[in-house]
Amino acid sequence: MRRPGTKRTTAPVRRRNATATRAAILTSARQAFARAGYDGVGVREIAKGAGVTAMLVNRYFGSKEQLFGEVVADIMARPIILTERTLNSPQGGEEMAAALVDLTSAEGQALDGFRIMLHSASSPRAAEIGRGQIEAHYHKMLTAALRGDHAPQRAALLLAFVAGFQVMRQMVGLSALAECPPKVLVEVLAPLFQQLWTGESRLSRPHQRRRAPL
Amino acid sequence: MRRPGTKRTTAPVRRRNATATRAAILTSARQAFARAGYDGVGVREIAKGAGVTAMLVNRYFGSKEQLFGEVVADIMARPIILTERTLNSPQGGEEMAAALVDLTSAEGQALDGFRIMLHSASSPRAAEIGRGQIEAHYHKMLTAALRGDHAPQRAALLLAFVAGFQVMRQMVGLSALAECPPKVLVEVLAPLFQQLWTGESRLSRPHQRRRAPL
DNA sequence: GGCAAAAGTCTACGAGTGTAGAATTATGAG
DNA sequence: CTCATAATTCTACACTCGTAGACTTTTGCC
Repeated sequence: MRRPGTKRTTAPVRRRNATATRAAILTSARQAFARAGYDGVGVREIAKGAGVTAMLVNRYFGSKEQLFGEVVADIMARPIILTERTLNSPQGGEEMAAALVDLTSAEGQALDGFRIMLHSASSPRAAEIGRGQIEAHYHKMLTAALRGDHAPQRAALLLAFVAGFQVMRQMVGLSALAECPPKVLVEVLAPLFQQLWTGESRLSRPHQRRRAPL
Repeated sequence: MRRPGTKRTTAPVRRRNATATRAAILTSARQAFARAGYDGVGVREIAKGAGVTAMLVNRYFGSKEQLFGEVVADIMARPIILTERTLNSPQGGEEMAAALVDLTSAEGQALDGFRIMLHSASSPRAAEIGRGQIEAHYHKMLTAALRGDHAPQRAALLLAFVAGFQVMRQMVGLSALAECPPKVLVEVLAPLFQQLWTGESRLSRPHQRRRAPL
């Protein structure tokens, strides 16, 4: 079925290559999980996307669950919104908001990490894997970067807002968010994120906030 | 197997009653969908929760999808967080925050509506049903209640934050949110919600915000 | 008490799932 | 060219899913 044609150029079909095949499966799995979640996609479909048969998936990754774990770990390993620069910036909140709006405007796979998580939250096992990764990467980094009271809670709320925004804009597709010019969204979101970032809330009535003795 | 015993007192097992059985199935389905999402639960499981067999579910509701539609419509018909009082209050944002924290602290079925939506977002069909209900009920009401610029966007963001908070606290189970005293969460959340509610952002640098003429 | 109709259950089917083990094919070294 | 071996596929199994049709049990009415 596959005729030789050109002999040494980059082959149109992948020649037998374990690492390349593994990578292809991983990519296909990431896209598939992002689209339909852990339960919504079958191993055969993932394999088809990588140009192999279903059994090879299990041969390389052991099981569907382990494959999912590798996909999540792989995608969360490289920070997207939380870059080194943002984490050390005093305006980190505003930068987060801008990046979030930007990344949810395009159709790229940039935020696949959260999307996979959200789409797979129905599977208890997948949710557990996701929580571990989120706490280990995003939440830990964010908490360390924040100053002031309740840093862990504020970090978690920042992540929650990222998730909620993505849910409503990309998954549910609320028209007020999906069909809104990015500029407006940033304008509204930035002060909120920045407020969580700095921990200052000069708005409502004064609380009895006891500052840490330090 | 069931001996008569007392003859006319309220029977321990439900006697044959179509409306009661229908209601029982609906309740069981709501709980099941909230726990595991549309794909995560089977008709047999829902039926078991109602004390009937799987076939009766389809007999009453036609199909699993129609059952899901009825559950979502039923649960979104009655407002939970967005009560009449909150919608007309100047401190609506703070009240929303308090109600949200309160409702995600208990294990009640109060916020099942959103939970079902979030857990079922992986099924395209279920997500579509959910979007329609959210836009028709929550978003419409909220937008009408808000004053100031970008009311639809702010309403959508309020909903997004509710969803994100619930995702991270109940589904992912981020420990910083799940194991945090409610008082602290309200303290941090209230100013944010209130800021979205009023549309004023006194924090960051002054924008060129043009107010509506009026 | 008898009986039609409602209420509910039993059995089964076809499709889809994840995955284990055997069989097959291409690859690279001698 | 030869051939061991890694890379890949084929076949099959046990399971769950949603649901259709036939069957059995209870209920209210005369």
